[in-house]
Amino acid sequence: MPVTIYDVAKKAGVGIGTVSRAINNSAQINPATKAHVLKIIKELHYQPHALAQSLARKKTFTIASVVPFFTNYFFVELLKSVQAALSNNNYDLILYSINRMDRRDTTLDRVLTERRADGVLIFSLGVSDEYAEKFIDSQIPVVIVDHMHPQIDSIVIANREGAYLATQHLIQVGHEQIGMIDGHLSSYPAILRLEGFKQALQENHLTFYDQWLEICDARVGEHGFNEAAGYKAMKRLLSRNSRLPTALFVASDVQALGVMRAAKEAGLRIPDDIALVGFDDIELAKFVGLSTMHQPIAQMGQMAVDHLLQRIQGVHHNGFYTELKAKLIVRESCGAKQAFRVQVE
Amino acid sequence: MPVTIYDVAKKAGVGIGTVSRAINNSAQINPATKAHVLKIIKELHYQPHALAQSLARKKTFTIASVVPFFTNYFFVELLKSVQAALSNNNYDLILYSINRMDRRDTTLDRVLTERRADGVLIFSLGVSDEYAEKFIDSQIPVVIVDHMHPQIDSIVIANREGAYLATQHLIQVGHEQIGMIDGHLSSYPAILRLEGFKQALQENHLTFYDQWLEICDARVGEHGFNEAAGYKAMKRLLSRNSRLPTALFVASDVQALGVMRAAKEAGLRIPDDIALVGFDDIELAKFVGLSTMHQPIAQMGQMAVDHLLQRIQGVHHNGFYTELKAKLIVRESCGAKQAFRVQVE
DNA sequence: ATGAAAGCGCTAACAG
DNA sequence: CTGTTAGCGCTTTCAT
Repeated sequence: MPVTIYDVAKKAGVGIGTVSRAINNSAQINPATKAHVLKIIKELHYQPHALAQSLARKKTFTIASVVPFFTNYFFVELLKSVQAALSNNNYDLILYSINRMDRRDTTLDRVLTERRADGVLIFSLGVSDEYAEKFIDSQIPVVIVDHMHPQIDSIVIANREGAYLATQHLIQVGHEQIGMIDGHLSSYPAILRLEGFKQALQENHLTFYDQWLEICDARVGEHGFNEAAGYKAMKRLLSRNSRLPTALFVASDVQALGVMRAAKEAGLRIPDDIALVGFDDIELAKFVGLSTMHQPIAQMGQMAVDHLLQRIQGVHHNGFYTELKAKLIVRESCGAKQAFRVQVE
Repeated sequence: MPVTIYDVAKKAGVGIGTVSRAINNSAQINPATKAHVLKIIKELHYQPHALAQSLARKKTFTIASVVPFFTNYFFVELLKSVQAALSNNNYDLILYSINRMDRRDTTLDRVLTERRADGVLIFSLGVSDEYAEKFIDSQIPVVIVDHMHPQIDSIVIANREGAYLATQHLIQVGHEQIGMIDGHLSSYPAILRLEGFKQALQENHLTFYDQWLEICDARVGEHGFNEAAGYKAMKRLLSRNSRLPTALFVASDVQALGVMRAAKEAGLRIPDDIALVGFDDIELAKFVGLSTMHQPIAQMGQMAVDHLLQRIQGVHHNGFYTELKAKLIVRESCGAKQAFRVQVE
């Protein structure tokens, strides 16, 4: 039987209110009695019961996060920064992971309904208008990360711009025949990255060839953002084109890894036969010399938490929507160094 | 103001007890009234308050997990399987991530004390006797994963045996001069893998050369299990040896990636100049053709959850300790195929 | 089968 | 400043 506030009160010879005041360093307590109570607390190894506190305070000091799968580098890094930021503010993190997309609504309902948390972080998940409504009704602060909804505070990477920049770089380096490997278009970033890609081509008066665009198969919940999908997509690209592009913008680094594997198998050299730019800047991008768009993931997590905590404290920016810029990292796979060398000579 | 059980009771014209019985499909309720109450519940969009339920039931349907960092592939995969298993059993997961090792005890105390959870999963963390004691006293079921304590139920990978097998393979393939790159010895698996390595050498009457053992620097909380540490360790190995080993057992795949990068920079070819076997079988091991020890991570997560849930239900195996076997996956980096080819010819 | 009442452990308003 | 009391929202006897 764990020790309760009553045990402490009795042993300290005070009322439970006083004990409560001692714990919550209330100003309304005599320093002497407070010290005494605290001493008894130590002796008894008393620890407040978080759930009881939450119930009485109507405040849980817990944030719920809804994450699809989270096997992926991006989520992990994000979760890590979120966890760090939360823990700095003495908030706990409860994880609702969505393994099957058909359970998404069930999970959202649960989050909405259980009221275990003071706020909700939704990662990379599209929220239907119906659920946006529900969240707004419920009054519980929500921020969506890596996706957006007009009615809900959202933080995203500037995907369109990032893709534009990546493609732009390929063009600057001298490429004119550029293809793209994208994630499945059920993914919001995949859509935007394709848009950015097309925009860059267009602005440079290059034509977009449909047969040079490969969309990865969407395995459950992952939108094709994995190595195997990239590999398969590249295989397809190779088999259905007699004339290949000289460069490829790949929507994510893990996919780019798959693309590299397929290219290698086909005897294609990177960047000589085919140049590559990825997106994400995972740790291994450096390892394989992959040029890519670096995303400020940690900053995104930190910002999401900051903003959510603000909202919980009642600060309400209307229609909060932030885009974080991705930054080009030039390594070997885009052939840039080679190209620059030519310029210099 | 959210709707409570009282609102439902009033509107349904019953007592709150009956409503409660309806929700918890108690047998002690007339099917007709139950149906009626359920209908009202639908109408009112009533949802039970999880915290209040937990407080009254003295049961939270939540598991606390204590994870160091979790940036690493191993944890992510593990957490994923844990999350899946938990969610199948309608348990929630609350995450206590340890970013700074000096906060470890604080975190454990919090877990112990807040009583938010019915059980605790501790990952890859050594538990001091003091805390083992505390956990046992607290009566709260705990299982340690990827580490062990004699007093606490533990599930680990058979690290010593895995390392032994990996080294054994290198030997079978013809290597006699074998070195090792290990994680920092503050890590339990790092210690065991070194032991297994030494044992294999010894049983084959090969000598262990101290200058061919590199221990990675332990950056905070990671025990050197990352790409950069592997890279640096390999650099050191190369710089301080004039005569190199012909093969290396590397304690983890991510480190092996770093080793490969350093080897490549030094103009060493794998496996021709130096053969490699890793440990973990991360997704990228396949990509780079790294031979490695595959760990049944998902199975480990599932088993941890199963066991913890059993304990929560009161089943108590005394001194539960399980080792899951790692399995050798032969790819290119160990030079095995080549060696086999030679044998065949 | 069902309503009333007594907690679960704590906070906060209310008197003093 | 401090003790008492009334909730927080629900489960669970205990009568009926």
